Amino acid sequence: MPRLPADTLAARRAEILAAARTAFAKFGFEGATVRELERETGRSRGAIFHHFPDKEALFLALAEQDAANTAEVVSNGGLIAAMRRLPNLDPGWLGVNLEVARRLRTDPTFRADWQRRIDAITRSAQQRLAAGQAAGTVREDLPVATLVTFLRLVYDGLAVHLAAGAPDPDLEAVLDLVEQTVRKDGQR
Amino acid sequence: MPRLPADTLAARRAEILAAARTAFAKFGFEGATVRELERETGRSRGAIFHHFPDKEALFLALAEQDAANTAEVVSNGGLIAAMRRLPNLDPGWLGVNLEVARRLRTDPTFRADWQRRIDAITRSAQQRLAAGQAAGTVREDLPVATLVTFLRLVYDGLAVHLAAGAPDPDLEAVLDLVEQTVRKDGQR
Amino acid sequence: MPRLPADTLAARRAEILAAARTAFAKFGFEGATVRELERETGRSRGAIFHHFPDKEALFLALAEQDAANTAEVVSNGGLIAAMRRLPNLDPGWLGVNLEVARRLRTDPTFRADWQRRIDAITRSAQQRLAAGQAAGTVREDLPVATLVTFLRLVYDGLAVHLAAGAPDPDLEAVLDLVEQTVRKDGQR
Amino acid sequence: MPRLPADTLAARRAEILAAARTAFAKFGFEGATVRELERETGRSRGAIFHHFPDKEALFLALAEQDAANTAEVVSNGGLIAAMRRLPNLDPGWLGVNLEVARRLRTDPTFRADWQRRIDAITRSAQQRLAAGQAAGTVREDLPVATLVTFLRLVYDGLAVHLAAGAPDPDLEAVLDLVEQTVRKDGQR
DNA sequence: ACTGGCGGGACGTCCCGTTGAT
DNA sequence: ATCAACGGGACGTCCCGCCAGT
Repeated sequence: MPRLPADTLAARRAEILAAARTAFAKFGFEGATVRELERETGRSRGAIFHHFPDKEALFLALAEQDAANTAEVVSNGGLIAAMRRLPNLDPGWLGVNLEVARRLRTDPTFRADWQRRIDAITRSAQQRLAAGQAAGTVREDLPVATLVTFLRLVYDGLAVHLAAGAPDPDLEAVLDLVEQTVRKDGQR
Repeated sequence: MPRLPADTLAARRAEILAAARTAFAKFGFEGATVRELERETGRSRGAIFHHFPDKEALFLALAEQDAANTAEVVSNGGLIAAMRRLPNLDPGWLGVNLEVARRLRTDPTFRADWQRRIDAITRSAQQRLAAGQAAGTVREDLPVATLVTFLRLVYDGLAVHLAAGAPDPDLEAVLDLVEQTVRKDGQR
Repeated sequence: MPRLPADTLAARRAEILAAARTAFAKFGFEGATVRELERETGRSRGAIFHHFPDKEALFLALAEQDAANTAEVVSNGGLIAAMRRLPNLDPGWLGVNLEVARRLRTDPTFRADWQRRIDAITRSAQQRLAAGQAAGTVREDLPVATLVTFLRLVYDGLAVHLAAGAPDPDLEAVLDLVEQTVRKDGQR
Repeated sequence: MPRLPADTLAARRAEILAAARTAFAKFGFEGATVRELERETGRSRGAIFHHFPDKEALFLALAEQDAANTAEVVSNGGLIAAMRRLPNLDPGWLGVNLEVARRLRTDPTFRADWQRRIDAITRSAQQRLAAGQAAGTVREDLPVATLVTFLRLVYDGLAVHLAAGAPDPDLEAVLDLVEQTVRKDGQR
């Protein structure tokens, strides 16, 4: 095939990404064999690796999509909003998230790159909380850094729970508890 | 063949397990090749597979050790005590536990087996909290189930954070915050 | 499509051939990937395969160029003149000719085709030597066939040496020796 | 299978080497696919790469065998004796020889390693010729270095010819000519 | 005339687990 | 109980050539 219009190409790329997400979520990075990627994308090795230099690049592209999404939600609605969104997400998204965490451990290059994204999200959350303190909605007896760390802990824990497939009936109540914990007027 | 006394045999098994833990922590499940396990254990392929049917069994045996340890700590000191213990553990191994999470999603057999361990820990935590409520140290405006879910979320989130290698200076403050959140007289 | 004038087309073909020669010389036949040929020719996959059915054809076309050149040199100046020319050629390409030797062993079709070219060179050399005998400059105690075989052996040996990159300071002296060996009045 | 006696292992290794020689001779280094090596050796990938770290090592082991053989023949009987031996050799031997020459070009590491062997053979040939000069059987009007270069050229040329499968009826006569060329009393 | 997306098939490597031999 | 020789499969990569499209 010849030079295709840019949007067609982008669509093709997106298709492959979506299918790869499913595969990575189901089997993990190592477990998602190229053969499996072929099956899931419906395209050949040649096609896949025409669009991405290798499996790693495919994975990183997915991780970046996720990070960007999360960053936007956090920036718009804060970390708790991001938590409330988690259960409604494509379970594949969570699985890939899990894979990211796993790879952070063993791949220092990836870790360095990833840290920038985490930092961006953290900063964004801090700004929101500081603004909340100024507006009198967020408790002021603790530094925002501590509150953000707390929220990130809960966020990641929730992501793991959902990724592991645990259906949590208490979820709403727990998120309410978390929210109260950071509010100024959190009642008991 | 020189059937060894049962305790020697158990010791051998334990040696292999310990070495395997190191290897898994360093390289992850898939990254810890059998060759690496040989190097780390100082024993040959045959010896390893004599004591464990396959790599997976080795991994699960380790995961079970962990689950048992955690269960004991939770039973003695509660989930928050378990959290305070986490930073002292090998972060590499904490990361490996993420492999468990993925397996939970995709392997129903494993999930059923593992759920029993989680349930045990959950139940134990619930009992402690209920006792706390009776003793007037734990808030009573929320069901213990909600509190336990909350604590488990934080626990898992903390494990992920530590596994990812993020050194968190706020950690103590955050754990204090978590503790206050479940206490009856949590001050602001 | 804009069918180009025949000479433009031939020039394009020649360009590709020249670039391919460079690539083959640098990396050998198998080492010169089509991607590398693209890079070196500055043309796309499609363009290359538009002019040549496959990589093999490209290679053989180059080999035939060489054979023709050599045939002409031999015809004009004899095998020893051809030897004296060898050091000025691209050693890389000389090495690639070793690929021809292997192909000769294992591909009977190719061998039959190639033999014609060798025969032409051999015949031409024989004629020159016979003429030399008639003129009294070439020794007559041995049949020309033997002398030609001798010279071809040295020629090929020299090609291998140069291809292997051995810079031989003795070269001139050796070629003088070879020349004396076939001359009538070869002095000691 | 367990630890085998050393000689059994050596025999196994030798079997693999012999079969690999055939494959390399027929298809060249790159052309001798691992699948082909499996077929020819009658052993599995696992077995082959248990004895040799990779294809390269297998090839180098063969090349070293050849170099050692040649070195011994040259050391005992000189380069011309080595030439006379060439036509009687396993054609595979020659094919591998050809592959060595091809790889000298593109692999500098291999080249450096190989040069030592060539030097050893060259030195050995020089000593023989010097001794011949002292004994009055080798011509003294040319330095031994030149004579050795000459002989090596012919040797390599002959190897290529035979490897290419050219049946040379003149061979004996040519070798006689070569021998006369280096003898003191070479008659015309 | 030329492009490049793509198929699909090996490639060499390596890995896990079996098994016969100590 | 332990060892290592081995089978055999699958891995990610990459390569060549086709052909639909410009």
